[in-house]
Amino acid sequence: MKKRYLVTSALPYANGPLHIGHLTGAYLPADIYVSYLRLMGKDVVYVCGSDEHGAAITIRARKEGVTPREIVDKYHALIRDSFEKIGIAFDIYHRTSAPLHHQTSQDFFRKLLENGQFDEKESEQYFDEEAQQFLADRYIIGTCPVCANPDAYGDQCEKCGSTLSPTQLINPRSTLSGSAPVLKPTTHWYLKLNEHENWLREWINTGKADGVQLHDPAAWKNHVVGQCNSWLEQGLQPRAMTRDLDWGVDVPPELPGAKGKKLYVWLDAPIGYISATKQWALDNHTDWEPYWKSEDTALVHFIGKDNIVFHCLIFPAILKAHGEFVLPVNVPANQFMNLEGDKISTSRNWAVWVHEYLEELPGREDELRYNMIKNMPEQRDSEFTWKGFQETTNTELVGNLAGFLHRVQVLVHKNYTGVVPAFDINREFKSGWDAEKWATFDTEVHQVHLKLEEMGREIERFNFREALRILMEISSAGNALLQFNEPWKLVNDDPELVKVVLNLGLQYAAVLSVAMQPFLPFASARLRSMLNLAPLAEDRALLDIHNELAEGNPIVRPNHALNTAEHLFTRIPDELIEAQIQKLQATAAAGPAIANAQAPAPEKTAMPLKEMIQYDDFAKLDIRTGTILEAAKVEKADKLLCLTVDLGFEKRTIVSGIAQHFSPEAIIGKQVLVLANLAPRKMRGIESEGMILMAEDAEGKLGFVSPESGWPAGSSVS
RNA sequence: GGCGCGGUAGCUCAGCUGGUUAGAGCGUUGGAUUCAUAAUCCAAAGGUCGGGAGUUCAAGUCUCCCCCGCGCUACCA
Repeated sequence: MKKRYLVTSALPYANGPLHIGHLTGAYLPADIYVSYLRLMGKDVVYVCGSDEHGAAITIRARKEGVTPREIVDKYHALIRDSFEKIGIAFDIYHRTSAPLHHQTSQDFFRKLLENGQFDEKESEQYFDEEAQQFLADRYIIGTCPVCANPDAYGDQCEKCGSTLSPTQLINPRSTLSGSAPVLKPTTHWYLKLNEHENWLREWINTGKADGVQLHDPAAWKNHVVGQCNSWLEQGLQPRAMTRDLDWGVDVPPELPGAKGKKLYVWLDAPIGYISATKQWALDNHTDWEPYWKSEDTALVHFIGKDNIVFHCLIFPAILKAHGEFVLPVNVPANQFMNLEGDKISTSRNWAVWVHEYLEELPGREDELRYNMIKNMPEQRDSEFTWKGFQETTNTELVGNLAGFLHRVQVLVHKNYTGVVPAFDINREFKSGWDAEKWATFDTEVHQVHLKLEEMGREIERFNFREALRILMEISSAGNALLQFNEPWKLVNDDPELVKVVLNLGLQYAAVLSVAMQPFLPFASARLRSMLNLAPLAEDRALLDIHNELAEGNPIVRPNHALNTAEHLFTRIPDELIEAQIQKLQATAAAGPAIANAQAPAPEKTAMPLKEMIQYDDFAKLDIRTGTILEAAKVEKADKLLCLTVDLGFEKRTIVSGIAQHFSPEAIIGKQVLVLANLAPRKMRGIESEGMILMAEDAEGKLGFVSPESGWPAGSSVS
């Protein structure tokens, strides 16, 4: 057992609101884990903050005609507010635009440089000559080579999700000026990731680094280890840690060539965990360093699966390269949550936004949390449906949990004027855990204790769904206890039985008020108040209960007076659910403009005209008519067809990236236009001797450009 | 195309290093009960564990092939 814990949740990117996928992926599991540790009296710090740098934010700012600062301020506030209202209890929610973070990141960068971790390398990057600046990947838009979406970004196509590099884009254009960018050399600092490959491989697979056992690899999730190994297999490459950008953390200015360069967001974001911890320590007049640099600290990163490689390979490499920092003991990445059968998508506005949920279903924070936990994508992608949300809320939270708590309190109010009854410790009654068995107060308390321990073990293993299920077993046992012993029938005939049963029922309620806190913090507080118990202090409450239960002691003492009982949860009516489903369908149909009401509708982007050329430029092209004689799929390539084209005077082999648009059989005999004097180029081992000219529509569909049918092959085109 | 992770009851998911009649919650059906918000409790039905072959005394659990989903990655002149 480690002495202290530092827990992080992925920094949300401050250019949009939070949705349920974020919540269930990286924030709820961490929040449960942390709450539990606090209740067990552990030394734990839970940090997070907004990730406020990077090109996507500056682009958004340009689009909306505001400054990047205004964008991040807006979303930082919105996100922080959503977290707070849904009960995610960070020790600090920081932001990467804070001066402390800039300074921390720069110091980190200097240290890496000092340790010889960087290579300076020159590369060709797109440069906008009108705007006189290098273009970040995100600043370049072009046609996606995968799905032909005409508005793919230089790093990613949002339509098909492919990861791209700017040079892969067809017809790249700058979002700054609309002009076609040119390649120009620029210098960047590259982290020598390749030199870290070997120890990372050992560390991931055995948990050992430098011969020291740091964690148990069997405790890591399959998909996490699997994806890391998938990367390690392919070999790690040096990775640029700086960018030509104007919004971010400056490369330490004393370095030659630092001008105009910023740290790569993916470098500065995880360092945000460190600066957040520093700020927390300042605020609390304590030392941050033990939480990052001491062997007996357990560092745990909660993230979504899209972040695995960064948190399991690149950031650990950075931490180790620095030399003073601990490595994470686990990175319990979750998979993705789907919504009503489809992927959650910001651009298609297929999402449930947390801030909207909070407004539209006020007071139902825990209902959402419960469903998010119950359907948490721990081992595979999972599914959220509004119908399922309603069903589990009404049956499990309202029926089972709130039902039990209410009936036990009502019975105590009715029979003992709301005062916890004293009872005979030796009195036997029917066990709520097994209808066949007789029990005493002690044996039943022991059962609950076992359940609590079981629940804790599951939380420590990041099995939050299972932990939640065990929590609910306590409630079910409470219901069964009442059911089997029927106190409402026996108040007069067997008052001693009723006393012990209702007392025990109240003990269950008290235990639940603590044990449910990590999952259902709002309901926990409401229940504590109904039971007239003090609000839960920061720490130890669960540990104390463990100790009491281990001794067979009651949690609430006889003669303790309860407050008024109310329903802990209320049913969700059909109308509410139907309204949400309709809203989802409607906004999705309306497109992204609604989710971001302030954002202007995206202007229709006609492909901007390229730079003016002279006739001579055109005359260089030798375009001929041709006929496709043969066509076949290229082995081991999804998008390539290998064509034999008859140009009349000769036959050419041409490789063309149209396999996803046309089947080989369908295009044999097709008349086409061929760029015949293009320098040959090898693709997938086949020499391509020309290029087929294709037309492309707004949707990215491709079509052949053909002469009139029957036109002789080899004719020139001008 | 390569790599990784998944494919288990109507639905959502557990099943660790192979070992008795494959589990849970919800849903369904039948019964009990009425203190409790159309609540609760009990019971039952329901699965050839994606398909096929193999290893083994024994496979959901190991090996190989194939199919499907998700993710990463290559090919795009």
